[in-house]
Amino acid sequence: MAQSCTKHENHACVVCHVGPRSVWHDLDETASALLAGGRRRREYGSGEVVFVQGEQNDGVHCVSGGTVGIRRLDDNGNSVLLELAYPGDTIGYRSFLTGSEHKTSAEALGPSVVCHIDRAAITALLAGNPALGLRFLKRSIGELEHAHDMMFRQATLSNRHKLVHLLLVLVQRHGRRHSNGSQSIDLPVSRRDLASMVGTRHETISRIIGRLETDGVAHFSGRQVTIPSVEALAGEIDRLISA
Amino acid sequence: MAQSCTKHENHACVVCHVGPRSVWHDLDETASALLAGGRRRREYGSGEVVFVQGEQNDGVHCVSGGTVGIRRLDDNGNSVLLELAYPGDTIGYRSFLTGSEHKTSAEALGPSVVCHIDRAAITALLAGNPALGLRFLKRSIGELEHAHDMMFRQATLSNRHKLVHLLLVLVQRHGRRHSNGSQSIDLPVSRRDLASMVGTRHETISRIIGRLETDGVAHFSGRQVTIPSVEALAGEIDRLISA
DNA sequence: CGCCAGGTTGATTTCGCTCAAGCAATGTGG
DNA sequence: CCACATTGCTTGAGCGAAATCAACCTGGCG
Repeated sequence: MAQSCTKHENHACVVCHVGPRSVWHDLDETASALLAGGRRRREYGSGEVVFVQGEQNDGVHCVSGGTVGIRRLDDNGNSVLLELAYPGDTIGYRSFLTGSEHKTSAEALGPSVVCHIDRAAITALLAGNPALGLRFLKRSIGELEHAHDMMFRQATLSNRHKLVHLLLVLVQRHGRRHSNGSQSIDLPVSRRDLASMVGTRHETISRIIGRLETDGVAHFSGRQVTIPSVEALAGEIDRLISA
Repeated sequence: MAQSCTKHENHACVVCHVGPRSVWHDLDETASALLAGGRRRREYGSGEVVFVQGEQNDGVHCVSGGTVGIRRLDDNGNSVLLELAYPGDTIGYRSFLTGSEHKTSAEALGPSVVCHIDRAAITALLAGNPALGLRFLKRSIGELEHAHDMMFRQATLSNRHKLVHLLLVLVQRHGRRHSNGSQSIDLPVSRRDLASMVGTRHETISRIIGRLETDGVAHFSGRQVTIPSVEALAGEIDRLISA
């Protein structure tokens, strides 16, 4: 579990520097100084927007606490939550590196802390640290693998299986283990967003949730989900793979 | 349109060096020599595999002629065609850079020419040319944007609209303009693969094709597609966006 | 208190999946 | 050259799933 830095408000954000997920860890002194100078920390309330699709890029952001949703919109009001970013993740780096406007929006899905690193600082950092570019490359490749997995699932799994898979992913990051072996999640997203992630309508998500309830594999109450046996839930998908 | 290098069989592959799509263009002399030494050209017949999912990576490949399909498989025999690679595209670089086994398979979708660049050569090239890493980064980012677009469409468009969109993409690269304004495509893929790209079953693709025929917006005959008016076809999707 | 956003539920229709049959093109071995 | 299998595609019937449209509920919140 990555550490939030809400306890270090007065200090430099540790997560962005040393978090193993972060591209910024393990920089030399001059680079660290450069980073410290160009970074500005800010707290976001639930629903607050970090950057907006279409807006011109003005540097990158690094999540240091909370959860940030990356969303794509179209002119018809359709909204798809493409991915979730957690402490240590750098976001908005794609439009920075390609010098284009933001292709997605980012918003805090709960109280969050996000640092902004300005254009000049990163440009200087990249010029002085070739390794930094490679780390961005690895991160980008990781996201690409993730997207390919997603595309594959979208094409092969049923809606129910896709929702189950999503729950299994969320439980890893947001799950609280209970004494009796069950786990609970505080969903960071609305039903509509769940629906967009599964690729269906929110009414359908409601109904699938109903079926999961009657099957006893998950219990939903608002954004609270309790899963009696994560193994049983995972079995729904593994069965497909091993069958 | 990118040039195939089938006419330069005895020479070094030009596309890989100077193609604007290629990450290898515009290298200095020593780098070019390094590249020339580590590269081996090979022709592939239709259906021949370039590399196989699960196999250990042994360098990268650069498409220099034809079309190569990037495919993901699972244990149940499900197959999804994730993307198409064209002359100038470098493939298999992700597993190379992350030092892992191939996460996808690549196969020639028609007579193709693909160069292989061995491990040692790229490692040396990357070490000596920081710019090369950045080019891989940009390419990776481009693929990621593409994957996000795909995810968005999968979640918002109907199967018919997804197929129409796919046809519009294919016509750009494979289309032959006819004198009366219509365009023809030689589809590089089977109906099953079309289905996997749209995220549905091949029977459904057959039926959608039937409807496109009766609506007169496209005519299918085997892998030959004729589109009387690409604009009319594009209108099916634009209507959604502007509506 | 009324309003509103988010969520659930219901009724209806459309759509897509499954299973199954049929068909054309291709290849193969006798 | 033919019988035969194979592969890729199409078509049909039946059924289950999901989209749509609509009503309604619930918990904030001005």
